[in-house]
Amino acid sequence: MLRKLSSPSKATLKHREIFEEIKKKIDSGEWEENRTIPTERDLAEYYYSSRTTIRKAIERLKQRGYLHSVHGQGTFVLPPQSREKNLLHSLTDDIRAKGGKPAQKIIEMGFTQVSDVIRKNLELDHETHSVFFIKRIRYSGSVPIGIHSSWLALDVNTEITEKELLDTGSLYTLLEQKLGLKALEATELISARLPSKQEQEYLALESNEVILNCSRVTLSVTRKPMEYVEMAYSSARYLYKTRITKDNFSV
Amino acid sequence: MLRKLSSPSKATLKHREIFEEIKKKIDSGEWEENRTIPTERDLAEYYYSSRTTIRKAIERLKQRGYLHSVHGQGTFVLPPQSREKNLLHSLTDDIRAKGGKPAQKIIEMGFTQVSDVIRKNLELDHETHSVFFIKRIRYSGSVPIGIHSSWLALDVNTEITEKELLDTGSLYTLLEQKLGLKALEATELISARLPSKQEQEYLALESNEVILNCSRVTLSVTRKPMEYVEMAYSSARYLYKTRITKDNFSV
DNA sequence: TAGTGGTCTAGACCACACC
DNA sequence: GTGTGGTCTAGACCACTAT
Repeated sequence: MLRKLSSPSKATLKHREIFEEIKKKIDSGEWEENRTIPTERDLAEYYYSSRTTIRKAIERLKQRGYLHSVHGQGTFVLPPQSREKNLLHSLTDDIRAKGGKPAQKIIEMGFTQVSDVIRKNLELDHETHSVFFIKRIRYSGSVPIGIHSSWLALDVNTEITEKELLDTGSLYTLLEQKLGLKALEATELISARLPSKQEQEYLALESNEVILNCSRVTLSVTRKPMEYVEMAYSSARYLYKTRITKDNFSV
Repeated sequence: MLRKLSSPSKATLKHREIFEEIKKKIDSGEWEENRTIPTERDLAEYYYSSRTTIRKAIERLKQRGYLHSVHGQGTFVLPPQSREKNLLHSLTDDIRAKGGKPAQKIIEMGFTQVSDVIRKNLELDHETHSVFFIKRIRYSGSVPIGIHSSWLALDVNTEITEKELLDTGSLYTLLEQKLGLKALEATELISARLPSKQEQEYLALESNEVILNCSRVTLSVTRKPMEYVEMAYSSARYLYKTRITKDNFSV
């Protein structure tokens, strides 16, 4: 089952294709954990490509905790618990991964005045006076997990409707599909604090629960801030998990 | 001022050298922000190297928020606030970066019984009954920031002394210098909770402050868990900051 | 000694941006 | 067009791990 070469157009990148195929073999269990995968030279031959391209695909899988190379020995499949993403967190995906059913209730939605905090975080000029605001409660099934307040640097003509958001489920998916806004990177600040009265109510907090607060500025592929979001989570129902890697260079 | 070639021994990797030199030019301001750096082809010629090697160095600097490339235009220097590390957080460095003087007080230190939580996190076998435990309060100047409780998978013969830790300042530096234990990656779980009586005392917490709790399992370069640490921070004096990037592939 | 991953080269062609 | 970064190749040599 040798790979056929795809046309050299932009649609499919070779290292990306190979990345996906290897990932599939690991996810499916065809390549078992703690065992070596074929050598880089063999893979290059198998996929009609060069070692450089194979190495690029493998490099990605290492970053994601799928593989691990030992000089002189080979490249090993890591156990599933290593496979953490430190990509942009999506609560929708998080809840699904834990077997829950993501749901949400929209509390508020529409254009609103720009405050100083928002202007600073979204790097707005002084001509911009309104941003799109969405406040919603996120649930896993019927259990409230957190409150998300998003401010989006949208043009005043481009409205998002409640129906669209509820149908799509994920705000990022909607922004990408409808407006072509793709997230590139984000900076997150995580802190802890006591809940407000409103938060206690919305999240049905027990008396000993506090708020895990995460505020994020998301940059689009053009490196303009596209979103500022404050996420207030119930400390008992949400954990922030992240995987930190030292890359090959800093060793 | 062309670069002389270093010997092809292991001591200096070419792309690493180039990475450092470019980083230096950006840090020093010689290459100004929002302006382009020389083209990859020019850099390759300048450093007597190939484009591939230059690209590897630039890739690293992009991951760290130093540079940003636009297809067809060039590679730009990003403003300093983009330059966040999502490497292993070192509180010593964090405090220094904010102009504080890192200090610490050791509360407890020595070998201790292995509990179930520790056994699980450090993946210890049933023959291992003791681990090295360090509990210390971390300060910026005289202000307490957090309490660190570390459990280290050390051999019973390899003791760490209080003096060594205080002299070195950073536990990671000490582990690397004394025992050759190098950290490769870590998984962190961040949560929020109310403080215990002891924490209130140690951290001199105000009544409205809570605890930002971070627990981390650190893997060494051999991918064995080398450390489990619980970090309890004053919510008013510590923020957890992280930068999340989508790499080129997932766009 | 044979086989592995790690580094590096010199070149090719493509896609994109600016003139 | 010309010049830029993005992808890919085919090969070389090195360093490490087994046997």
